[in-house]
This record gives sequence, C-alpha cells and structure tokens, in this order.
Amino acid sequence: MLTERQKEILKYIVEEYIKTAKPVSSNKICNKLNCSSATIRNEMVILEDYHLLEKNHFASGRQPSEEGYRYYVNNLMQPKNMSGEDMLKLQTIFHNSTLDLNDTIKKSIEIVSEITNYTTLVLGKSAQDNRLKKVETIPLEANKVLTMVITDKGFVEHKTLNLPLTISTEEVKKTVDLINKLVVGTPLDEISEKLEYSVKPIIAKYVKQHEILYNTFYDAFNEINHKNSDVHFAGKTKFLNQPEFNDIDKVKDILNKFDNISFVDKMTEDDNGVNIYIGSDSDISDDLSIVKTKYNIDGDEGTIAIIGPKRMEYDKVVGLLDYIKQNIGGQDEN
Amino acid sequence: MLTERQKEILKYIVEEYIKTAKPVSSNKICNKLNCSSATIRNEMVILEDYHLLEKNHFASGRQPSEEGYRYYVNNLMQPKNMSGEDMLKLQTIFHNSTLDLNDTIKKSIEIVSEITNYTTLVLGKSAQDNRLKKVETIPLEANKVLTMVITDKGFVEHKTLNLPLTISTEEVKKTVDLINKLVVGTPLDEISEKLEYSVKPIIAKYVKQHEILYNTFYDAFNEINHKNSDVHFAGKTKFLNQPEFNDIDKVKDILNKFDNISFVDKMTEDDNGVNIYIGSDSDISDDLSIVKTKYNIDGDEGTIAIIGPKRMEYDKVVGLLDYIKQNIGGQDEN
DNA sequence: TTTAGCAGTGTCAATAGAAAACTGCTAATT
DNA sequence: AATTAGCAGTTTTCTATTGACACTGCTAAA
Repeated sequence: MLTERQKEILKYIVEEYIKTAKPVSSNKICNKLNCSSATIRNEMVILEDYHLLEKNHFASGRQPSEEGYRYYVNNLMQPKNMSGEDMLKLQTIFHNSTLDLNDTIKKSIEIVSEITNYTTLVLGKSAQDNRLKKVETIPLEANKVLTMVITDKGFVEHKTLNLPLTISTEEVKKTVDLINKLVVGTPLDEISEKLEYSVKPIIAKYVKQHEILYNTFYDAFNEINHKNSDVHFAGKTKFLNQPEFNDIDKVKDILNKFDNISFVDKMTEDDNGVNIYIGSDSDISDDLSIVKTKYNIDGDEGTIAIIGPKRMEYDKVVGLLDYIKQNIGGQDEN
Repeated sequence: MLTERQKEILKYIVEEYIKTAKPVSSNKICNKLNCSSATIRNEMVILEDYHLLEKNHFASGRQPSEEGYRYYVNNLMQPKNMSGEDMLKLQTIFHNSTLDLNDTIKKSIEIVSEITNYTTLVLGKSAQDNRLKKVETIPLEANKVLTMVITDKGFVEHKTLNLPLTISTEEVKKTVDLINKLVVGTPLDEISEKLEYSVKPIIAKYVKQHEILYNTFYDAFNEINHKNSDVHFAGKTKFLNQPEFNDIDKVKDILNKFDNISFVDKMTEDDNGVNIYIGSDSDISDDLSIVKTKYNIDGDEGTIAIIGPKRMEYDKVVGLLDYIKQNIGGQDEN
C-alpha cells in the first residue's frame, strides 16, 4: 500500500512524463511538494521496488513502468472534462439529421481523432447476431450475376459471379428461392451449419449444377461472418507524431497490425464501462495503449477505441469517451 | 545524342544505383568497360551536363537524376522475364475458378506485391460509365430502411436510413418505384441532373414527405459516382524497407497520400501500354515511382499499379506487368 | 524522518584528427 | 584527338576525447 506522498509523487511523474516524454528528476518534483529532492529520491527507490517506476540508466530520472501507468489509471487519475468547444464539435455532428448513422459515426471519429491527436477507430457491431433477411440475385450482362446477402440489421455483402454457360438463370433463381425459403431468419453464425445439412441436400435434388451456386452463397455467408464487423480508422498515422515512434521498424510493425486488425478481439470483450489496455495489454505494441468503450445508438451497437502511445493523455481520453457514452450512445441495456 | 559508351555508362550507373542505393564511382565502372577511371570521369561530366546524372557533394560518386531514370526506361532498359516460379504463382491464382473476379484480383496483387516487394494497388473500373440497374429498399426493424443502388456492372452502394415516423413505408415504396421507372438505364454520371430536373418534380407531386427520401438517393448516387472506383492495396508498407525512407515525415506524407488516393488521376489516363511515372511525375512523392497498366478480364476493366522507390527495379516490374497484360487481361479492345 | 552535500555514473554536444572514397585537372602517352 | 596516370583537393565518416550537465545513491548530520 502506498502512502499519500508516494501516490502524489507517482501521479506527478506519470503526468509529467506524459507531457514531456522525458524522464522526471527528483529536483523537478520537490518544487511541487515541499520537501527536499533527497526525500523524493528515497521515495522513488521505494516506488521502483514496487515496479511502478523505471530508470533508463543508472543516473537518469524516473519514468512510469507499465504497472505504474496501470496504477495511475486505476487509482490516481481523474477523468478530465472536455472543453466546451470540443463538445460543440461533437454535438453538431450528432445532431445533423441529414447524415445516416454510418456517416455520423465516421465523421465523429474523425472529430475524436482531431481533438485527441490519437488514432481512433470504430468497430461496427459484430454481424454474428444478425439474422438473414434475404438473398437476392440480379442478372447482369452476359453470364454475370450479382448475388447479394442482406441481414436484418442492414449488412450487405455482394459478389459478382461469372457463371459457366451451362447454368441457366432459372437454376439460379431456383437456388435463391430455396435459400430464401429455408434459411431466412436464421442467425448468421448458425447459417453455415444449416446450409450444409438442411439446404444442400434439397438444392442438390432440385438444381442441376448446384455445386457452384451453393459454394458461392456459402462463401458469401462465411465472409460476412468472418469480417465480423467493419472497422473504420481516423488519423491512422497520428502516432507518428510522437517522439517514441522514430524507429521505422516499429512503425512498420504497428501499421501492419492496424491492417490485420488482429487486436480487435480485445474490443469485443464484454464490458460496459470505459476500458483501458496499456502497453503489452493492447496486443498491438508494447508502446501503445488502447482506450475503448461500447456505444449504442438506437439499437446500433459498436465500439469506439482510441489508440495512442503508452504515454497517452488518459485523463483527457477517458473524459472524452465518458462524454460520448453518456450523451450519445450510453443506454446500458444489457 | 549519346554515344554508345555514354549509354553503357548511364545504364550501368542506373542499375548499380538501383541495386545498392549508393552513388556509383568511376572506379567501379571501369572494371566493367575496359577503359580507365579517368575516361569514365570525363564521360560522367558530359552526362551530368545533360542532366542525366547528379552528385550529392563535390567528391561523391554519381547517381541518376530523374531525367536519367527516364532516359533509362525509355531507351536503355530491357524488360526482364519473370522467373518460372513467379509465373506459376500467378497462374494458379488466375486459374482458380472457385474465386470470384474481385477475389482473384485482390489475391493476385498480393502475389505481385510479394514478388516485387513493392506496394501494389488495383483500381477497379470507374463507375462513370455504369448505368443504373435498379434501386431497392428493404424495410428493417422499426423505422429503419435499407436502401440500395445497383448498377449494370454490379456496383452496389447501400445506406441504412432512420426515417422519421411521419413517413410511411408506402411512401418509400412509391419513391423507389418512381425512380426505377424514370431513371433505370441512365448512365450514372448523368443521373444527378436527370434526378434534379425530371424526377424531383414528379416525386414532389406524388409523395408527401419527399425531401428526405429524395435526398437520400441523391446522396447515394453522388457517392457511388465520387468514389469512382474501389482501390485495393497490397503491401502498403513495403516502401518502408527502402533505405531512402528513414525520415518519419516523408513516411507520414506518403501514407496519407495513399489514403487520400488523390494520385489516382494518373491511373485513369488513357493508354494501352505499360506506363511509368517517375518521381515528381507520380504525383505522390518525388521519391516514388509508379508503373501501371490496364487490364481487361472478360470485360472487367481496371488498372494495376506498382508503387516503389524512384530507385525501383523497372525492368523486373515492367516485365511482370507485361506478362500480366499479355497472359491475363490483355485484350486491347479500344 | 528529513535533509545537505558529495562522489559516482551516464548522456550529450562539440572538437579534432585520421582514414576513406571520389572527383577534376594536368600533363604525359598512345 | 582520345586516353590515361597521377595527384591535389573535397567531403564524408569514423573514432576518440573532452567538458558540461543532469541525475542518483549514499552518508552523515540535523
């Protein structure tokens, strides 16, 4: 358990390091608290023993360790209220009724990225609890057919097929009708199974060249399920502004992870508050942190995440996400 | 007009610089041609007078200028044949009939990026000469409506609308029917005009709350027209491997340009061969070059472009694109 | 418990010198 | 007239050294 003074010192070091990116010396701190630098140094040794602070080299100042950041956000930090100006920016986007929901969200994460100067992303609701609304095909020129899969929440996945000449448009229609009759209303994550065991045999009976058609729809369903949500980024290169990312290899690594978005698993974790993943917890890079929250606007769920350096202004970011959660998409309806 | 020897020297310098990224000295060259380094130096002075070579500082070796590269690709370079192994990789993708066209192309630019180690992108055909196939709406839960615009080439644009409660589904249907009756078959780039002058008055007559519905479709059409083609990247960060991109600001600039894809205008320029845009010609960065070609597979047109450092292996890249053009999408049918 | 004071340690910027890598030019050679 | 050897001159790069600076840890005193 830390003493009050130790907490104060840790808080000061974290916030100062966040501001300057430079190790904090005992001297700087003793101006804030009224005690000598030697006292501070003694305390710093203790905090280092607790693994809350780190040194770069023997005679350097201290900076927060990953655990130090964690202690800070859990125990010391106070979310910072947004400026009125920034609130206004967000409100005008959200009350612009001419934009559709998707556009509103895209626009607003751009604002968030601009306000915070960090990369921001939004993760649409996973399609997994969508149900199939309908399947549709539209014949185009020659032997091409546009096939679409539409869900009850408005997801659309489409593919253009080049059909072998041996398949007639009637057979396509038959297949579509069968799928519509048999699986509409089924949750998407159950559809592959149902397709394979209930639908395939029936199609095989009624449609001659069923294989290729069946496979197409099977693929489309799988795809909509796998890219289980759309991800939109804003300010993807913001982190390049931070001094800790002057190493090209680091940059490359992070950008590739952004593209593979393997880290989104973190995002879908169930939690109703604002969650903070620091450094190695972020699953992207030891040098990055993620602050995320879920939103819910008129039943449309999703996640907004802000990605910044470990040395991120957590108080500001958490304040911002709190605001969004409360004022815009905050119906906790689990 | 250059002498044979001057051409040989220029060619050697370009190719050596491409390989090593280091200025080439007279000494290295005189091992290749059988003459002394002094002779080479005399020639290099002449080539520099022609603005084909550059020096970094007084006593440095020479490297190609932008014009030097241009002279090289136009007069000295010979496209290099692909290795059998690489050909095979591409062929297996292209003859995989279970993939639809879009997936085939995406997969193949991934292969191209892997083979070349450069960023590769594909630019779908512009939607401008598409015609409207149909407009469709699907009512979802509550007051939400999915609206779709579909073109004859298989483009699909969709939006989810939150309708005010005052609008009935019948009115939506009426609007859609009217649009379908009046503008199906119209080329997309003429549709805004037609909508505004021919359709709007009629809708205004038959539909009560027509404004919001009309605007939605108007927006959707505009959007499909403006994002006039889809762009897919592969190996977006490949250029970070090159030594000339160790400057974070340069990196940031290029990545942002990739995202804004303002440079695609270059891509749509009409030309049937393989085009090379070097340095400032590329409209991305003075340090990058673009090599592109159009393809045409079963009537589906598009452009494949390879983006690499100015110091790019033009012979290999041109050889690769030649191969793609000839073996896969090379019907010159303008 | 706290503090003053100091020795010890590592960073950083500046400087200097020497080696390396080339070129341009001149004068001799073919 | 074209080519070449040779050398002076230029710039980069590497290494070493230095002194100033910024801290810390520890000790001993308050």
